[in-house]
Amino acid sequence: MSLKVYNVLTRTKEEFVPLTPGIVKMYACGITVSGDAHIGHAYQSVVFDVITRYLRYLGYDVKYVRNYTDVDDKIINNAAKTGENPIDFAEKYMAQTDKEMDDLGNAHPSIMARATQCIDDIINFVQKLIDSGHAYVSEFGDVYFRLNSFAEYGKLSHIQTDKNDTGVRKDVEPGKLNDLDFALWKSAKPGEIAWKSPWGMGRPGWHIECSAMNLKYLGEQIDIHGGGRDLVFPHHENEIAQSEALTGKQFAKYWIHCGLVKVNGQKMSKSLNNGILLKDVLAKYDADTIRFALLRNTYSADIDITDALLPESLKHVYKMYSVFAALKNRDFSNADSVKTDAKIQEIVVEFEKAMNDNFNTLEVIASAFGWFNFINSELAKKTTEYDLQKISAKIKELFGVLNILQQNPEDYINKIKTNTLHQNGITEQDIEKSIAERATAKQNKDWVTADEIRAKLLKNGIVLKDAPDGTTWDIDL
RNA sequence: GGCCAGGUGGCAGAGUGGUUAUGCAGAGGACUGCAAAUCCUUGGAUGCCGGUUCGAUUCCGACCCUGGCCUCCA
Repeated sequence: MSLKVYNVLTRTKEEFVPLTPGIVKMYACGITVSGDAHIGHAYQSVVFDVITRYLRYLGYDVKYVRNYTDVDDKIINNAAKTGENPIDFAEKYMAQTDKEMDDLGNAHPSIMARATQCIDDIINFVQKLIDSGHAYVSEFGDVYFRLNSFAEYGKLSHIQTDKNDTGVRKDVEPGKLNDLDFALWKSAKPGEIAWKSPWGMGRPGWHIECSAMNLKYLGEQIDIHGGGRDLVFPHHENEIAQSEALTGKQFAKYWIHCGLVKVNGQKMSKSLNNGILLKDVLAKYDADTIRFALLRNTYSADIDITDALLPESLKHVYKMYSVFAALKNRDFSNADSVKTDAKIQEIVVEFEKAMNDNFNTLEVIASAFGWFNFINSELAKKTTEYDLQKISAKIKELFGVLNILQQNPEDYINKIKTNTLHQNGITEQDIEKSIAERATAKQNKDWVTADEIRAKLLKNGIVLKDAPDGTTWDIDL
């Protein structure tokens, strides 16, 4: 059973074989910090976080590089609006985004690269492309990639340069020899942030930084290059052109792209301005819930963030933690270890089968519903032959790859309960008092009063559970 | 116009050349004073037309429809 990944370059699912046995070099395009991170950034970052974690689970030594684009037109424009220095502006959003990525439960990449920290590498890269005839300096001090110098252009996106409107027109970027050529280096307008280069003061074009950072941190060839699907053209196509023109070698072996985010069925984009900000989601939901929502989807498919998605996810996560918590008070010392181990083995096989199939986290979660159903059905019996504690420990371990369910169950449940009580404006004391009143009513077989009390609590989001040994309460999610 | 994805049960959404997706919702049952939770059981689907095949939702072709990219975007 081996890992298979869908390679966008070949449009097929291929067996994953890294360039160097045991080692994986992966690069995923990060964020242009021109403002708040949105849920699409969260989706992409979680997808590649989980890919990294699973590759490590399989025993690979993974070097994962992500980047921040911390200088570009939009950053300069947005900073100018508030009168901020673009460097400070970018710094502020990088710090904020770092924090949000932590809060989301993403592990830190091996290296967080930044465009402005690689200016020398970028200049070197561009100079080499000029020297080899793949790039040229315009009369205005801009440097462009000579697209027709790279015969394989379009092999990733299947774009046909003679049939598509590719590139920015010459009247928008004067000095270009061909509409298709794209900027490697942009000359600075007066007063604009700029670095010294052989072609005058300026700054890097968007695409070149990723090629330069890859070369700097990972080398000429990498195993996996990823990003959102919207980057396939032109960004990744241009990266291939730059990098392969420079080295003459295949740049990335596997190209992995995650789908895009839709909001209630509509495409989310900067131009439509219907973005859901990550900070707003984090203010309302915990990392487990958000990750569950994002990973209960095929990563390569678009994900629709409907109004129901996160509330539903919270419900599932809360229930799973509740099952874990319910095991604490049970004794499994008489369990059959052979049966228990067989069940654990079955679960591991299901997990790896799903993940090996192109990181199918959706199937992992579908399987997990079965695992929890199994635990519940055993719990419903008077006695069980399975050590459910041991089984749940394995489930928790496997969910570590998704970085979900890793908290102490009681802590998680209490946190959600506290938040919900606070939101609903009711205290634990109120609830206990109502339960006591209802107990009296129940003793007197005054069902009308008992039911009234229960209905009133339900209105406040509290559900009661009568058991032989008394009544308990829970939040009604 | 070019490139690419997809059309599945009430809704969302997978895999699969012949056998269960899964979740939510629904129905019946156990439990309960009645409920809730949980458990057990259960109904219901593969856009349209051809073809390949013993057999197709799954492969091939045509058609209809939806969405994305081709301009900054994860």
